[in-house]
Amino acid sequence: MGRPPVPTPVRKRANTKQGSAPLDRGLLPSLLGYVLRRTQSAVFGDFAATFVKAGEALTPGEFGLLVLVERNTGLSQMTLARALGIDRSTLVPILDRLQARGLLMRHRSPTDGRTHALQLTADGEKALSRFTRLVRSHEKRIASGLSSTEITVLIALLDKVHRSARS
Amino acid sequence: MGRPPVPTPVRKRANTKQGSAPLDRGLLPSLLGYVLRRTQSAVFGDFAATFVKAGEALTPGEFGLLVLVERNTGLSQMTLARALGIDRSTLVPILDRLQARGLLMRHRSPTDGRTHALQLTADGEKALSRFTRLVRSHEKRIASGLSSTEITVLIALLDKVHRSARS
DNA sequence: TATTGTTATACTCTATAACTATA
DNA sequence: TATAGTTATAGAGTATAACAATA
Repeated sequence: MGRPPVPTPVRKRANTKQGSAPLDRGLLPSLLGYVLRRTQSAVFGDFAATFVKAGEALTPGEFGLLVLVERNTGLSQMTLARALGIDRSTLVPILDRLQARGLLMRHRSPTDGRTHALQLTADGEKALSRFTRLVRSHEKRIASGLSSTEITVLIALLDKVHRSARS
Repeated sequence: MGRPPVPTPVRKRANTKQGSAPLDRGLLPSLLGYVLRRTQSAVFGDFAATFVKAGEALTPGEFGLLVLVERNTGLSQMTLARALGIDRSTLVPILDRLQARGLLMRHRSPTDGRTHALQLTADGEKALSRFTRLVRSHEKRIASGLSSTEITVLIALLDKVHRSARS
């Protein structure tokens, strides 16, 4: 039920020998897409580590979903799937898991029998404020090398890229 | 063999009705991690669309792998896995697929019987130059809203975040 | 003993297609 | 007919554990 199923244990395989010089990455480090992907991956790792260290289990995607449900109580699964940019069938097992953890509920809409109105449970609300505190400390760490101006610039530039992508 | 198995057909489900106002995303748009993830996702979509439109099939990860093999001919699977930041067991089916497409080869190292020396085939080399042209046009599009100075700044800021992540 | 590659297995994310209930 | 949610299914990415070959 409300038992955190640890998304990725972050345990390591016995440390291998390794060493040697770093590989030649060619043009990769000059490609925006590559740098973006690599950074995203490191940030994901930091997010996971932050939650594991706090004894919580949550992915960035789950956090975003919970925020969306909290801020738009009663929304339908289709609406949520569209907002997340995923197929409605993809959303089903994700909601199943969150519901099994007691964080959110589905209940029939009285106005449209086809839809499920989604909302956080009381436990879900409480959990989300704990999660939000953890996300803030995670954010602080990943942005620790940047001034507040740089953070603003970075977010603005990323948004421009976001809008240009998808020809 | 050398037949591109289209990674994600990018076909769409019959357009649903939708409409309505955009959802409230709360604090999400001010979180670097969220903006990063959303941008990464859009860039991934643009990459996929670029390749599908050209009748090619490749993911950003596969492109990075091929570049690494080309620039470091003869490297072992362990070395490659480390460079990609994935487990050696994860790499096996990825190489199987690329090998089945005739893009790369594994052959026994004469100096260490445990390792496989990796290298691109002649077809792999040719394919990689086609892929590189496509990647450049994709890069041009996603960065089309940015000046060259902004691109440089963006990459530098992302690298700073990359280094700060993983507490 | 340690390392490399492989296999078996398991989870999650992602999708399409088809089904049911509702509109 | 069209839409919402679910289920069945499939493929890719990720991992751990255990095994065989080699060092």
